[in-house]
Amino acid sequence: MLRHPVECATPGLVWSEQRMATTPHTHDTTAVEIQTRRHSAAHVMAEAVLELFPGARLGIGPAIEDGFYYDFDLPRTLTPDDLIAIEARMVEIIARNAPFSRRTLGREEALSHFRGQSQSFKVELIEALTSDVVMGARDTLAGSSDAAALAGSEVSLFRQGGFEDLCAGPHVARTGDVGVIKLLRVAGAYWRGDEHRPQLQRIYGTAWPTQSELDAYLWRQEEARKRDHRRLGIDLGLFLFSDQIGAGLPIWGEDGALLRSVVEDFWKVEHRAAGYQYVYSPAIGLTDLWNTSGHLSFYRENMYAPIVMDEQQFMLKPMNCPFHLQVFNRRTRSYRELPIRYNELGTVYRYEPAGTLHGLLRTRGFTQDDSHIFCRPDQLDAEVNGVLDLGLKLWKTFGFHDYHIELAVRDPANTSKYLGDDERWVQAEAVLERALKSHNLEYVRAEGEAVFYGPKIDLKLVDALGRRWQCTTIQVDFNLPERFDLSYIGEDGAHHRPFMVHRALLGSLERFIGVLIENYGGAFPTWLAPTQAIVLPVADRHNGYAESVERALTDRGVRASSDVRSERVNAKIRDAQLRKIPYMLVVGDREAEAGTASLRLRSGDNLGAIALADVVTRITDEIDAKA
RNA sequence: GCCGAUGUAGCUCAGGGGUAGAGCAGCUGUUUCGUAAACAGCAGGCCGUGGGUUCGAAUCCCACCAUCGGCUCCA
Repeated sequence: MLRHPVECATPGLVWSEQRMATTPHTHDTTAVEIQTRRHSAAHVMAEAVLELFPGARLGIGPAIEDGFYYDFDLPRTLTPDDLIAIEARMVEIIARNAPFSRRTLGREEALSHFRGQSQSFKVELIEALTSDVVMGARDTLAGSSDAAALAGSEVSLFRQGGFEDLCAGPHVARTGDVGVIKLLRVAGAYWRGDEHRPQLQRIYGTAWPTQSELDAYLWRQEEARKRDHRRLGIDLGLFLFSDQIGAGLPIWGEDGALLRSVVEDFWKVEHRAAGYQYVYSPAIGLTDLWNTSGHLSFYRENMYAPIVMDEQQFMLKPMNCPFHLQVFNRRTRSYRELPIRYNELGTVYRYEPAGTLHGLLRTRGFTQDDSHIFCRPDQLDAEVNGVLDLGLKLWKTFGFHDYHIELAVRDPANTSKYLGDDERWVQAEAVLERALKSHNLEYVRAEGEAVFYGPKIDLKLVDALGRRWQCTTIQVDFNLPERFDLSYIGEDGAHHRPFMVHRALLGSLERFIGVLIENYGGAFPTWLAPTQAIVLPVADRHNGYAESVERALTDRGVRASSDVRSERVNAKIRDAQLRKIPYMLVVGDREAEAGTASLRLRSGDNLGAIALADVVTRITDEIDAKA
C-alpha cells in the first residue's frame, strides 16, 4: 500500500508541476499517487547515481507518463552495465526504506547550499524558480526580478537517506513505498531542452506498485511495438527504405501503393464534392520564385541545394503554395469567382536532420494533401469553417474521433520572425478561433508556434492507443498574396487583395498512412485493406470453383484473390490471418456443390457456409459503408 | 545535427582472429488435406561501406553510411 504522500504547500519547481499538468487524468487520486511514486523513484535513482558517481551533477528528474527520468552530468558516458548497477543500487536504497523528509531554505541559503555542492544546475533552477514564483511567470527563465520580494522567498528540499534534492514534492513517505522499478534506457538530452546548452545523460525508468503491474506494463510495450508501422510495413509488404536510395525516402510496395491509392481516390472525390479544383505542379521552381515567396529567407535550412541548368538555378519545392498562387495569378480574377479552392497531392522535399527521421512519420520526401483557398474577406470565416467540416468528415471516416488541437500564434516577444503587419495577424487569429468555437472543438493557445507567414490550427489525431499524431494544419496566410501581388476585381471595379487559407487535412500521405497502420495495427477496415477477401480452396480440385468465387467478388469491385497453393487449409488460413485479410472464404466439396462459401472473419469467427451472392453483398455493403 | 546503442541470408536471430550457421520465407518433389504452420531435398550471404592492424579480419582499430532509443525540430 502506498502511504500518504508527504505534504507540501510551498510553490515548487516549475518543471514538476508542468509535467504533472500535462499528464492525463491528474485529478484522479491514483494517478497522483503513481506520479508521486515515480517522482520519488527519480530521487532514489539520483541517490544511486551519486553513490556510484560521487561527482555527478544533477539536472532535473520528473515523473512522466509511465515512468520517470533524471538528467545527469557524468564524468563518462554510461554503458548498459552501468544501468544494471544503478538499478541494483536503487533496489538496495528502496530496501533501506529511509523516510523522505522536507525542509525549506531561504533563497540565498539554498543558493549557497547548492553552490557548496557544485550543483550548478540546481543553482540555476533556484535562480529561475524564485524569480518565476515572484513574477508569476512560470515559463520565463530570465526576466527582471524584484530584489526585495526575492529575498523573502523560500524553496523546499527533500531528503531521503544520504541524499537531498531541491524539490517541490510531494513524495512517498519512505523509499520502500517507491515500489518495483526498472531502468529502461539512456539518452542524451540538452539542458533545459536547449541545443546550445550542455547535453546531459538522461536515464529513463519506470516504477509500479507491484511486480505484476510492471510485467503488465512491459507486456503492453511489447504489444505497442507490434503495432509499430515500421515493423508492420515490412511484415505486410507496404513500403520500404533502401540504402541505395537514401535515408528518409520511402518507396511504396505493391500493397502499400494500393492502400495509398484508395486513400487518395477517396480524398479526391471528397474534395471535388466540396468545391475544390485539382491542379498539378512541378517538383522544382526557379530560385527567384522562392525568393519572392520568402522561403529563401525563412525556410532555407530545410531546402535542398539549388540545381543549376543553362545558367539558371532551380530548387526542389519544400511547399506547394507558390505554384498554386501562379494558377490564381495567371489572369484577372473577379470577385464573382471567389472562393477559388485549389487542391493537390503535392510531393515536397525537405531536408530533415538525420537523427529525426522516423519511418513514414518523418521523411525527407512526402506528399502533402495540400490546398490553397483564395477568398474575399467576407468569405474567410465560411471558408475556414468549411475546411473544418471537410476535415471532420475525413478524420471520422478514417476512424479518428478524438483530436488534440492547438491554435498556434506568434511569439509576441519576437515578432521579427514573422512576415506581415500586426493588424492582419490579429485578424487571422480571430478567424481561426471563431471557427474552432463554432465547431465546439476544444483547443489550447500555443504562443510562438505559428509559421512565418501566418497563424495556424494544428490538429493532432488521437489513435486507438491514445497517442497523438500531428497531421492536420490549417493556416490563414495574409503574406503570400502580398508577396505575389494577388488581386481580384471587386464589385467597385477596384483591385482588392484576396485572403488565402493554406491547409493539409491528412498532413502528408506518408505520415497519415503511418498513423493509420499504427491505429489499426495493420488490420485495416475492409474498404482500406489492400486485399479485402481471399478464397481458400480446401484441395487442388476446388481451385476451379475458388476462381469462380474470386471472379464473383472482383466483378463487384472487391479486391479479392485465391490461394491455390498445394497447402493445407490450415496453412492458408494462417497466412491469410498474418496478412490481416478481413474475409477468408473457405471452399471445399460442400461449398462447390451448394454454390456457397464458408466465411471466416479476421477476428477468427467462423460464420459457416453462406450463399455466394449473400457473401458478395455482405462484403460490398461493408466496403460501401467504409466501416 | 547532438548523446548512446546496433548493423551477419527476404524476415527473426546465433556465432566470433584460421576461408559462414539455424528457423521461417523461396525453389523442386511428394502429399490433396475442412478453419492459425504437411514432409523431404535444394538454393540463398564480399557478415553495412571504405581504410588500417595482422601471415590471416565477418571477428580487433578508425572513418563513413544506415537503423534503433532519446534530445532538438516538424507534415
